[in-house]
Amino acid sequence: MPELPEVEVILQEISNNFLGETISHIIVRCPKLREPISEEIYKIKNQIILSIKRKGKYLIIKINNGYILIHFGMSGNFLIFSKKSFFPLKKHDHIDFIINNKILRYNDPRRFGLCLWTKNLNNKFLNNIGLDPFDKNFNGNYLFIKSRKIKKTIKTLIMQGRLVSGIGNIYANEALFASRILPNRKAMSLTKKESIALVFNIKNILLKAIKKGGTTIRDFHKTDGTQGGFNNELKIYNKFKKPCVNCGNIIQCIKQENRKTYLCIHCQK
DNA sequence: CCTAGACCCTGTACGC
DNA sequence: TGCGTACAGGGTCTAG
Repeated sequence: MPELPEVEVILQEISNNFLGETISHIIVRCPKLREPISEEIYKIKNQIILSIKRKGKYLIIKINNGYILIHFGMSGNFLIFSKKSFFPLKKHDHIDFIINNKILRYNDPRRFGLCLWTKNLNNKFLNNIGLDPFDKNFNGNYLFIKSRKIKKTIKTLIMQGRLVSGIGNIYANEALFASRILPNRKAMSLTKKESIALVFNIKNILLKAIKKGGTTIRDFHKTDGTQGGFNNELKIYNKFKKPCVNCGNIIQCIKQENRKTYLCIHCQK
């Protein structure tokens, strides 16, 4: 569920609720995430939340003695609720952070997420990831220069390359469609003009999605909670066999890196 | 080095 | 109703 925009919304919600507060306790019910949660996590007890930032889809929570690093994987989710309210445990409620009079609860069915304490940000998770898409240094010129010798496809590059972090399958599809670039083009084949357009559309689409609001935290009042605010804005993702919004031709679907890629061979070149 | 593919895990949707 | 299969918003590791 959490795309970069939802992680951004989660960041804002956590900031509003917990900035400056002390983490009094943490309960780990299931430590088996992408990396097993180690005993080190208990170092966050009695620490104050000083700042919260995001890099790609990673959440970086600064506390007195280091950082808490959070990633939501495919299915991770945070809920915030008052300690006084009755909130029964659900399946896959792996972690509770008890902060002041509230509980921040981490739920993750597929357990591809991540939660760890780290002394500094010099670790294998953050060291090799690219610029955040909103970083000023992520511009058309940067993408053009950096992609000159890259033989993999442009979609693969923006999704998992080391150049830029946090662009998921949905937004990779959407940004390439908006830029009229075929996702299976070799990265090195992009012109400078196309690179500029692609970077513009990545930033633009992510920004729009953030404004629409992720639903991960806010939805905990609702019962369904599956519809993301941006779902209605999607132009090509999940539109297999449907007419292209620009030209009416049928959207095709291929597989790249085991992920679905949607394309309009008429609009995208 | 680079790239494609397998893999981690559970829930859901769909065909038979 | 029940069972088997494919697939899902991510990232990492490894084989070639």
